[in-house]
Amino acid sequence: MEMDSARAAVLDAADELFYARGVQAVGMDELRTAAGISLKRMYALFPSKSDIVAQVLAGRTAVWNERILAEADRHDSPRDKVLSIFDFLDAWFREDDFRGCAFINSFGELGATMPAVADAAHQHKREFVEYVTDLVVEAGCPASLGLQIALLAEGAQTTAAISESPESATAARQAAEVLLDVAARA
Amino acid sequence: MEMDSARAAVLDAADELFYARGVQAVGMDELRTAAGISLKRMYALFPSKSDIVAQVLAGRTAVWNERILAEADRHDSPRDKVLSIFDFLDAWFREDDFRGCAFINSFGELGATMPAVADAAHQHKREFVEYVTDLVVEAGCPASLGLQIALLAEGAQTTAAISESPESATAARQAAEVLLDVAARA
DNA sequence: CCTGGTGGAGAACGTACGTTCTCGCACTAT
DNA sequence: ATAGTGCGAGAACGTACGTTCTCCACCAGG
Repeated sequence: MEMDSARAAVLDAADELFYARGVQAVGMDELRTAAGISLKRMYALFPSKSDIVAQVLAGRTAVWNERILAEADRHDSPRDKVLSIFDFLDAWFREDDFRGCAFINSFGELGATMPAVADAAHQHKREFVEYVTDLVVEAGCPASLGLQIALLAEGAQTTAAISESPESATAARQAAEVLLDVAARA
Repeated sequence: MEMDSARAAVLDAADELFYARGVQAVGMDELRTAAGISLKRMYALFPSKSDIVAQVLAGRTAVWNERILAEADRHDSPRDKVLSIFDFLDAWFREDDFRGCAFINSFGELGATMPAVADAAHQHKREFVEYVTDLVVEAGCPASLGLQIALLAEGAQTTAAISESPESATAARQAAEVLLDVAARA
């Protein structure tokens, strides 16, 4: 196994295990077993566990962005692109291993202890608000609607995770439709 | 120190420390120091750390409910009672030690490992949705609006925590006003 | 004064973690 | 064939945790 695929194996395993059970609940030994490489190799690839956490979160942002953009690409109007966020959320919430937003989870667990985690969450959420804001402005709505719709998306994620039900996605979508309609009419 | 005040001292210290830094980041030794009692006494009062966690979360629900109801009591119409939720959130977000919703944080950290934590979060959030739903129905709106407004409140909490800014409270309030207006008009 | 027991301080224990080290095997180059 | 090198497996190390145990100071009742 050459270097790149070993890195990917570690990051994939870490993403899955950390997301499913929390970072502190997964030891480096379990991680190396899941990744199928030796501890020595793992420490040659990553200086410490916190580096792995940071890179896992970076990967999560990338995947999130890809999925959001892929869903948006299926529509033309900025309004539909905004609403497609909730289609993506609906599909995500229905995945078997869904357990909420990894950034929110890691922030709660490690935000106070690992500044890198707090920063990653901070930046991820800021980028998302900016993305939504750009779209609603394109749709002819005031910029302040961007944050409001982002709040719906955030609330849907935590609620879907804790209540273990995907219904919050459609509720959030309906609310967003109303907000967009009212804002566009003004 | 008699029994009740010792219990309270432990729970107060645990609430503050767990909330500020996460449960796993606080050891029993640090907790007993903060509570000012001996380890032996602490284990006489609580059989294990997870019991303390459970009771801390129970206390959080009680305080949350009190504060929500106290704010609602300052208004007469169900519509204003709903909106007063966001006044409470605004005040809470501005507190120095605000670090998000303790249930969301604990769920991310321990929900997969400690079923009691997942259950506490589940029940707390369900009660809140029911509370909001009852109010919006009283205000003459469809019950489905309850979840939508609850999502705004949830999103505001995580966003305020991660972005370290209280502005999401007023954004959520404005969105809730629009949703209430539209639903009441129909 | 003695005696028995209550409770505080913190040592001790077992475990588990993150990280490093050792050992030995396989493979390459000459 | 052999010396050297790289790497996997996992033992080892230091630390920190949750929990239990030991010891002793203190105090009530006789």
